[in-house]
Amino acid sequence: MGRGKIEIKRIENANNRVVTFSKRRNGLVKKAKEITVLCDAKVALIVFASNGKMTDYCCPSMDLGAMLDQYQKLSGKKLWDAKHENLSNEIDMIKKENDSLQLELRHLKGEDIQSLNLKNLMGIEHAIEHGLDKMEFLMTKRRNEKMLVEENRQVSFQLQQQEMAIASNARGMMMRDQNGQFGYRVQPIQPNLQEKIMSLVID
Amino acid sequence: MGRGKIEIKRIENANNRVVTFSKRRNGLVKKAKEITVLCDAKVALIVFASNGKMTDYCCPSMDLGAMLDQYQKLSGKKLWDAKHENLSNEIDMIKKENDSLQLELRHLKGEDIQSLNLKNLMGIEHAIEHGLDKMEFLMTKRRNEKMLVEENRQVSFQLQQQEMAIASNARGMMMRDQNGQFGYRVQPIQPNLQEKIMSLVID
DNA sequence: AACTATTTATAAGA
DNA sequence: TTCTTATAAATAGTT
Repeated sequence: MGRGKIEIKRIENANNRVVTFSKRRNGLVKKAKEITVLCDAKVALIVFASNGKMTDYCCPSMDLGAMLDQYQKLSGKKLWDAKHENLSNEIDMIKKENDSLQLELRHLKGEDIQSLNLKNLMGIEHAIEHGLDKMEFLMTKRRNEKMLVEENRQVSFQLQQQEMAIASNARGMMMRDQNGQFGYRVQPIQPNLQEKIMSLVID
Repeated sequence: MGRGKIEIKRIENANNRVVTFSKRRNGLVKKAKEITVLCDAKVALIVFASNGKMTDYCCPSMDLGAMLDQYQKLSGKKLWDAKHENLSNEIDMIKKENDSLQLELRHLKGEDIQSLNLKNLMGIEHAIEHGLDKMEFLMTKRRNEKMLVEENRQVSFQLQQQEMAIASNARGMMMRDQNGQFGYRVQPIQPNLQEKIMSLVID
């Protein structure tokens, strides 16, 4: 229907193809609407252009979901049962993984270990001991860090006290050594603690 | 397009309506096929007559399921009902549980523990130590059971030896005590082992 | 995006 | 339903 008759085969000229698509798609949707109104029909139409753009029409009297339910009932074809099955399978797989994690967890907690052989038991025992080591290492490290903070606080306090003492008792008579430092020195409470912590920080 | 122009509104004459439906439905499907071929388009079409009969067309290059997947992606509308969503939700939940199990597992193995506070660390440490106790208890028990079997074997062997000795050295002169038992007694190698094991068996 | 010559779809009739 | 046919509608090629 046009200036010339055309064969129904792919339009090779890309521009013509796009233009024709646009015209015919509009025609198709118009026809779908018309038959809906004229004949009490229910129509669902989905069109994808070759560039991926989508157009759809669904009669106002029924939504697409309901149309597709009906389609499945009447055609016997399954549209999403397969998907449901896939999801169910995925659930089964994850549940299995879950179970094995739970079992491993129970084993590490010393539960359900009756059925394990010596090799497994020793493997788990090794994992547990390794974990214990790491935990105690971390806790020691934290304790030491805390002590360092506390010591710094005390040292700062002492320093402040001494400076105040100097300021009040020897006003105008401050003594400095050759390096320009105050002559008083503060003794750390645990002299080697910082070195110990430094070695712990290398984790 | 016909002998006379018509208004686009419901055809009141039932017979005309049915006839028109049939003609226009054929036309619609034909147009759908044509645009598919001419323009590389993907088309899905479902038509229900008012009497319930269904006609459908789907382009050969994509099945209806795939079309609808694409439709959902592009439109954002969900076609699959609650069932599907429930399954998805279940998957999410199990995955979350899975993650937390994995984390707990790593914690028990002393991994990813930097972020834990002292209370958590001590809780985990307690769980680990408890597990370790149980494992060592079990392994001790097994060792002792093995020893018991070994001792039984040895005792049986000694018994057999002694019986042979009696049979050959004192043939015809077997002595029995008042209870009808042989006068010889066998000493267990570790007299208290069985009691120790009995207490272990109460798990 | 409009125009228009032609083809195609189809309404009414048989 | 199907065929026929006059006419309306869609659209291919063009501007």
